[in-house]
Amino acid sequence: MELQLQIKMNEKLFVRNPEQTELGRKIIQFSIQLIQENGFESFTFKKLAEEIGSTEAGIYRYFENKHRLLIYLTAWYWSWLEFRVTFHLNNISDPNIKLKKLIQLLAANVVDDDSTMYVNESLLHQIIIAEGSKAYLTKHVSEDNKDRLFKPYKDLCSLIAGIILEYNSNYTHPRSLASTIIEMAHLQVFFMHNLPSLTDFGESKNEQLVVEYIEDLVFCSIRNHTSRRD
Amino acid sequence: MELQLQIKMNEKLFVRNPEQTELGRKIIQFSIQLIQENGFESFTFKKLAEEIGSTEAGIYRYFENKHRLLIYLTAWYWSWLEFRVTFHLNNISDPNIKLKKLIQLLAANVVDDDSTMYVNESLLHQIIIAEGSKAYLTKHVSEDNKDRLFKPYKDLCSLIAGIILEYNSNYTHPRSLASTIIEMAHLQVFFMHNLPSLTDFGESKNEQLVVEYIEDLVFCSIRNHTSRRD
DNA sequence: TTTTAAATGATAGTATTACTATTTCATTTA
DNA sequence: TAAATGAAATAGTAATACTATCATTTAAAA
Repeated sequence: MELQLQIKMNEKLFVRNPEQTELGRKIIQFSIQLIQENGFESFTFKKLAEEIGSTEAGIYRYFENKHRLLIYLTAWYWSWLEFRVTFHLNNISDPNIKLKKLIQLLAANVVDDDSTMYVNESLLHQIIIAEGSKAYLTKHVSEDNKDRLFKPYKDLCSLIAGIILEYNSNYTHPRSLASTIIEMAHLQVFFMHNLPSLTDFGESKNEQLVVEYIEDLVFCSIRNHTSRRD
Repeated sequence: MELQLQIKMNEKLFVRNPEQTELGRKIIQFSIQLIQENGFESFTFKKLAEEIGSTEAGIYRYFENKHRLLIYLTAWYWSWLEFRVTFHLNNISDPNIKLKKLIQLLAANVVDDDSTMYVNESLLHQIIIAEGSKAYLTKHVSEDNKDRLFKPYKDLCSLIAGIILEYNSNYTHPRSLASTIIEMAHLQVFFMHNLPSLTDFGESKNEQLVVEYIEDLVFCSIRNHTSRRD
């Protein structure tokens, strides 16, 4: 059985839907490659066009600018991850196991899963770690948010918050804890590789240690939690 | 008594020390204002020069490029914050109180403290929240790190990690928890104001709720912690 | 099969950004 | 008073971030 995963993307994320044409798919494929290799700052539509064998103007027919393309990629990633999480958590009732699987899915390295041929999920995961927060750290977050560009991120966050409440319905900050889990799963991996003294994982470069740290943080917090204030 | 706080900055952060000349201090003062107002992306040396009444080339004599200026500002902020933390925690022995004061200093709004006339600490704090992570989220983190540009951040992290161990010497991830506290103190505030559904603080826009969340997270975690794994 | 529309490619052009080189002017020091 | 040093202005260049036009290819509809 070979299934093709199609993620329905918000229309406002693009000028023309890149999934529907050969050039569009190439834009996604090669932008992931280029951003991962050289970073978002040095990434330009000119370089991308050269890589693809198209023109700058050609790329602009699909995306308003490179920042919109980054938002598209992050939105795609969060949608894909939510699907993955839902899939892996299917039929599991124990919220304890759910949360552990979830943290694993967030912090562990991603293997390109061939569910889409033009998206390399492993590279995309690395982009999210290093560039993901630049999607919302702008002066126009609020407008972008009104256009629902961050909906996939918020949906994933809600999903996680729900599981936290399943585990302990008295927990007072399910959504903040959910966004903390997501962000820390990425940031601690980034720190481990690039600014290791900000972590306790030294030079081990082992994502599994990040998983353990976050599990520890999360479970200590929600296990011992009652609604009282101390 | 009127004291002038002078922070000794790493020489590699600048081309010429901005603290020592009138133009240099204006660069710091007005870059903080401009970045806070319009965001780091739209900030250029040209605009800054116009604001100051100098020229683009004049700014380049102080800073290699705008990213270096951002690193300078963040380094200054972390140094200032470490001083502030050390000052406020002086003579307190109870690590419980220390941690609470610390979280308060990190997440609560900053009031411009007039310790330096050309740095508006309140605006700078807002810059750190929205732009701070862009200082290290680059392809050249590792080289910048070798030049010790992030030392002030790492020093603050160490300081916090030390207090965590004072509280509970069995805690296994003091440094990761320290960087988590720092980052979340900022990110949850950013989310609260711009993507509120990622938090539990809704439209309250009250930094004190972020303080409570982080306190809760931290103390639950280090209070109940023994070195065993579950 | 023809018609028509959509998508692409090629070319050119503009405004802004990021940065450099050169010269001028002022100040210090010998 | 001359030489050396440093600050600032001027004038550039190369790259970036776009936009516009038009010819051509490709795909869908009649």
